[in-house]
Amino acid sequence: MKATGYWLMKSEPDVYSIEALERDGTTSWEGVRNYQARNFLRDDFKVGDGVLFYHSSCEPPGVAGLARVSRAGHPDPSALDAQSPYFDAKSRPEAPVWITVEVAFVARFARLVSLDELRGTEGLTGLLVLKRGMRLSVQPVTQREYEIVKKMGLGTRLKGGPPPFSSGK
DNA sequence: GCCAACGTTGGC
DNA sequence: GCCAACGTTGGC
Repeated sequence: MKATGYWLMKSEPDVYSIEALERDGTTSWEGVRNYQARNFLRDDFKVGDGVLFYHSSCEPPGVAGLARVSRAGHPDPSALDAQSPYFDAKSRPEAPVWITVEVAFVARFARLVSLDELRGTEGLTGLLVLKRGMRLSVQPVTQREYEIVKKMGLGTRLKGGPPPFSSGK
């Protein structure tokens, strides 16, 4: 898998949702404890990269909005915090194992672009999230895939409703 | 709640 | 270094 400047990031909405990100503006994406995902965060995430914010373990799962990377990879403090559920004794201040990035809110989709919908869309068949057994919580997507999903999510505005896209900047 | 798929751990 | 056991993820 190769870095593309565009990502899909999974979050359980019960834990942290796109609504929470809209409220907070930015968030530190802590708690990733998978080496492959860690390597992406550490090596490939760049400020400005586009993020599809994916809601997992919910009904229905799907892309709920957009974010962008606002701070590149740096040591994940939650790994060093004995009180944190993400604490990991392997990680030490002088030799941090886990990495976090900061992401900023960009847009909340007016309607979730569901996993079913992704699956049925031409041009998205290569999405890793559609692959069986793919559990990576941080996945590269292509620019083209990002744009397709973005269009689907932002194009669902109800007539007369408020614009779903409030650009962060 | 089930369970397939996957990653990690630890005995050997 | 192998691999069985175990824990987790996440759609269904």
